[in-house]
Amino acid sequence: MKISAQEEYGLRCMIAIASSKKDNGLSIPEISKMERLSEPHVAKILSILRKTGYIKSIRGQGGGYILARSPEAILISDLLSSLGGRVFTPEFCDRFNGHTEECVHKGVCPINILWEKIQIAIDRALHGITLSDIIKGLNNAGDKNSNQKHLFMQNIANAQVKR
Amino acid sequence: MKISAQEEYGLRCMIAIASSKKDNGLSIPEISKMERLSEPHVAKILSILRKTGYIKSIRGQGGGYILARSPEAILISDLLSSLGGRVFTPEFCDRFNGHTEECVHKGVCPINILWEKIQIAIDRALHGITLSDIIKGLNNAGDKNSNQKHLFMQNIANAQVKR
DNA sequence: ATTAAAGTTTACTTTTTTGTACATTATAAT
DNA sequence: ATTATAATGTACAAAAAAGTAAACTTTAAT
Repeated sequence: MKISAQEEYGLRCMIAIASSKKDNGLSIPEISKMERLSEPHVAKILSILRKTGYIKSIRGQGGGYILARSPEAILISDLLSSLGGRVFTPEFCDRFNGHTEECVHKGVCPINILWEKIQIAIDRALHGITLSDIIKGLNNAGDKNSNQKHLFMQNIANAQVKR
Repeated sequence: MKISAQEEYGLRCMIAIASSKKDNGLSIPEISKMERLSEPHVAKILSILRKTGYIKSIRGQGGGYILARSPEAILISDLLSSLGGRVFTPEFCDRFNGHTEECVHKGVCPINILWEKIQIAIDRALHGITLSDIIKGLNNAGDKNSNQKHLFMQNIANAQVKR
């Protein structure tokens, strides 16, 4: 199980846009420079994020991209699902069925149950974490240069228990 | 995040081999029929499993594949890592770094920390589960036809708390 | 009105993953 | 020894994911 490029870069772009202070948002050239990705590549990623409703575009000169909703209303788990799918879905059994219409393991399927177990664990780990939490965590952790990772983790954990 | 074909089919083949009662193991043609996969495809999957040390082959007529170790000694988490990699590894930052040598987010990287959080959750969910647990769970759940899934889950959970 | 800077769309290329084909090697049974 | 059945290795083909290129549309500034 790996993270796909789309999940990784999609999330980075969301964080960049959410962190921006500008009113008319971040442009493709700006994000391209910040993240060191080619402009067409950024354009492609942002088009996915726009079509899935996470960002809005402002066209014309001086335009760019802004969040479609407040960062508090954007769950990381939703965002990741949109960018890279889920480990387990009810339709899972239609995916890997070799050379037959219906999966051979219909009925009690130990593997299916394993994937569901993993999915539940992931959902629990991400439960309640919003884009806002990531941004805040980043800001707080940036203050001092010691224990940054631990601080960030704490911030996230604190945000989660409140929900 | 999705399960790769290699993880899915690799695990299925391991379960098939581990469940077999035969002394000289299961052959490629047999697994091919059981799982409805082409013989070359099964051959490829088994070659990976053999090279990573999970199964041993018995060549020549009447040959096949058997587990390289007892199913109690095969952790599902290890098996899955071998087949499909891990969500988070210490070398993660070398993977997605756009057009530069070193990732732009060196230092406090919120995404990195998220992936690690997910990895920890997955490891915890699979902790202690062995191939043997899956086989036993399957056998027990097969007894009655009601509540099969719940029974299977229970079996796995019981196996885990003992460790 | 024209221009420049931005997003949008479509098509393409490259790379990785997935799956196939077939010739080769090994061994048990005859 | 020969044959049948099985694994092994190498090369190839197809599909999916990742990334690039370029023509087109929109809008603010001049």
